[in-house]
Amino acid sequence: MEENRIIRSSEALTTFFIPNKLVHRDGQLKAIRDSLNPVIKNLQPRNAFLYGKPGTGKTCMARYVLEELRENSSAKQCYINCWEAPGRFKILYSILEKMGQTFSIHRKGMPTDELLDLLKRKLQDEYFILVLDEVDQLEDDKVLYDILNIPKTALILISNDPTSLAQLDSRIRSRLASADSIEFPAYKIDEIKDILSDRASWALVPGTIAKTQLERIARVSAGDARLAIDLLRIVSETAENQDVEKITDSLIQSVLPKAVESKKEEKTETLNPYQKAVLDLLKSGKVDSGTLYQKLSETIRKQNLEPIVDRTFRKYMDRLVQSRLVSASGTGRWRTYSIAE
DNA sequence: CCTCCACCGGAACGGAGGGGGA
DNA sequence: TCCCCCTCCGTTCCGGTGGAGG
Repeated sequence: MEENRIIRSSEALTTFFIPNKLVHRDGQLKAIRDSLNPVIKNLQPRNAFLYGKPGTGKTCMARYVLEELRENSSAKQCYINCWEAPGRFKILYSILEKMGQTFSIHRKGMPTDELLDLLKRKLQDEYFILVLDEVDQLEDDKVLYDILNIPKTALILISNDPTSLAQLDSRIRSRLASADSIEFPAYKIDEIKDILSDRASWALVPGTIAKTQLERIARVSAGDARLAIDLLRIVSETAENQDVEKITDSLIQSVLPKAVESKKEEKTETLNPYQKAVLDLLKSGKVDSGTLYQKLSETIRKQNLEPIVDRTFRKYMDRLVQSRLVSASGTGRWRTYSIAE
């Protein structure tokens, strides 16, 4: 078994890695601590809403504070990603599962309300911090109401969309009106560079990557720290596989554009042919819904695809917007679509 | 003010596919 | 293995909406 020459610890190049210090997020860190730290003194913690573009440290920061709290208080805590568990049943089920509840859910189909009772009983009278990540992907917001009604509980809601709270049911919105809103602006290139150099110091053998090379990666990441770290991972792994002693400029030169491209493709490869055709059609600029459907029908004929009805087209568009590949402007019938960003 | 038109989106349905239990 | 149930998906149906044009 040969020793790695570039990568010392690959774990530090993943999104699961929680660094033991967070770079350029002091304000946000203090704000989240202020919301939650009352539990240390056995006081009610406040709800918080973290919003900002992808890769701005929302998730990382929430997990960091949870970790910190685990050491300083006995409060129970749980992290759920709503994209993985979008419904009421699934969320409650995941919470129980992550808190160590073992039960056979399939037996006679357990009603959702029973899950809620189970959770209340499990929490007893203890404080509970629940992080709901990607809360804009939530399908049924009633579950928020359920959880807000559990005493001694605080929610940390995370979203890319600053208006997520405003879209909730009015009863839930009023309960969350007092939540602390914490904005996560995109990182500047220098800040990304600092984050990368911190990660590199954990993950890479010292001296294998130069400051100017980190800066180069930072520049193409457009303020998205997750993308930047991912690019650093791809570059490092390539260097490792090529069995070189250090990362060279020419390696970066050849790998970086391909890596950025493959990251973009990753997002679109789960799409069906119709949605890919829609993305293609939107490349020439924004189009209103009606003409887009007509153009798509034409493409379908040319490519000998099975025709789809207009309702199906609208469902496909919903999903494209939901996954943020396409942005929609205008409401109802006067909506136009364009490529996101 | 009324009707038409084009599009919106919820509800329900049926077929396909997956997973667990007998 | 078969069977049942659940979930997912595209489709059908249809009431709603608001500008255009009489």
